[in-house]
Amino acid sequence: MQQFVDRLLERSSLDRAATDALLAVPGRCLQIRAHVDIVAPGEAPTAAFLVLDGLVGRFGQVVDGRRQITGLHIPGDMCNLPALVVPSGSAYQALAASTIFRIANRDLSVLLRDHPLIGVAFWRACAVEASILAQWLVNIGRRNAQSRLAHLLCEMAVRMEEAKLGTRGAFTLDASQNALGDALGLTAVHVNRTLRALREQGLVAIDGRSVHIPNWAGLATLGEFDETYLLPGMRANAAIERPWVPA
Amino acid sequence: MQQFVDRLLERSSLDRAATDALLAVPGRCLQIRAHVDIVAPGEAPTAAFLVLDGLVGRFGQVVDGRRQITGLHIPGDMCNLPALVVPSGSAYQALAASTIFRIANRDLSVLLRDHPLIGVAFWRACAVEASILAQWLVNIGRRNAQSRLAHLLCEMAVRMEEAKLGTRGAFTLDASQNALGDALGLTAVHVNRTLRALREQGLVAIDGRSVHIPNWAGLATLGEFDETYLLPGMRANAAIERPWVPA
DNA sequence: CGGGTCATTGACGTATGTCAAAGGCCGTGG
DNA sequence: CCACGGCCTTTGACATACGTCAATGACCCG
Repeated sequence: MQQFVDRLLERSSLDRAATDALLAVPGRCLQIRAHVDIVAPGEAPTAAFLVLDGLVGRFGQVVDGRRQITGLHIPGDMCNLPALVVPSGSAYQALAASTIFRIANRDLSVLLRDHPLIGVAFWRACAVEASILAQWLVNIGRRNAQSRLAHLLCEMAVRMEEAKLGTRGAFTLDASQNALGDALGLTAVHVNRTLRALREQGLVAIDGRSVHIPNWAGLATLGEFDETYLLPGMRANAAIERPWVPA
Repeated sequence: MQQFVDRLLERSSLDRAATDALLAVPGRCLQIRAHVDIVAPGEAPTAAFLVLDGLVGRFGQVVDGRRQITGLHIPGDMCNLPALVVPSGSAYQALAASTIFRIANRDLSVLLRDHPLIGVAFWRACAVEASILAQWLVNIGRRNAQSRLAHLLCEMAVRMEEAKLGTRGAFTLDASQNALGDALGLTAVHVNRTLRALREQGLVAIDGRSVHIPNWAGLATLGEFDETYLLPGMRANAAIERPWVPA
């Protein structure tokens, strides 16, 4: 839980009571194998969950069974937060063997009632998620396969780095090529070919699940990647940009 | 302003003081012509704005100048709300001649400070927007042109109906085929061909800017449209689903 | 040992993009 | 008031990025 709270504190100010309450929130640890749904499509959401280890994807599906991944969550990310304010939810699946910490919505609700600052922090977390979603939309809607892949790799690189799970030059991404295709609106075989093309240009080297980016500038240029939307190191800018904080 | 408050009340409970404060919030009316940016790409957001008339699009762009529309806002929609909690914002453009009511972020902030219920209502509005975004992502990522168009038309139909600006069988959508292409990740000419195909199947009839849907069931089936994600008539379900409300 | 997921590669098909041209409509300026 | 230019729609011929189908081998977990 500490990891998640630290992440929250990067972007929002919380008083001591709020962080203590968060750290003490009740919940259960669960081990989930790859490919099993954590929240099934259409299921009414009753809990949020924190990713402790592994990789989980938020997804939607179309009638013929194909899936579109609409979000990738790495350790330290809280999933299903929007379900606190909206009755309909998303489906989630573990893309690799993962362990999660499940927190019932009603337990989170009492936190929100007692600590208004937590509400703002959660709202902000949802806004960042939406910002990522919008980027994915322009990525899928308007870029070709190479740029799409490059953009996604850049995004995951800076998110992993910010989560202190690696550096942008070397990190591990626990997703199969099939999963990457589902995230990019591509086929697994086309992901494979595209990956090869990137490798042949010396932009990325993938060995198993570990990603190396020897030429960050090249990859970022190809993917037209501008990390601003991820709000990196927002705390540092706090004196300049002053988002709303309740009195 | 009344229209927006009514919309908010559909989904959230606000006390009398909060609605009065919202109705009295200061702002300026602006007339915007088609194709002019309301918020330019990269511009730091300093205000939210309510659409009073017309149609405005949220968008991102890629280097070669092509655009991807990431949100369509009809009269009664409040734009740029996430910018209240997050420093980076989106770009917005009027897709048709529009009139908007611009509200400075700092004026909105004092509302949030004085009325916690408004914060929850805004958070919820952002969550619905994100939910739409996720749907668009699966739409663009995994469906062909006909299904995409059908889905978008269905979505706008129920949103227009809910805003009391028409019925799902007949409403007016002030977007050019070019704009539709930008929203769907398609070319204007392919939108044209796809529209013709839908017309020949008797699913839609578009005359100028007015859309008729003679076969709703057929169009919804083709677009695999399930309106749950738009939270229609959520107030009616309030007794069953109980999203969080501060004490 | 055996079934499943995963990566890789080839041949081939197709949905969608690109380029080009024409006409209608509308706002704008002369 | 008229003429001009620009935006919008429509259509055709052609190009291509990506999907589909298929087969192989490696690896892992049970």
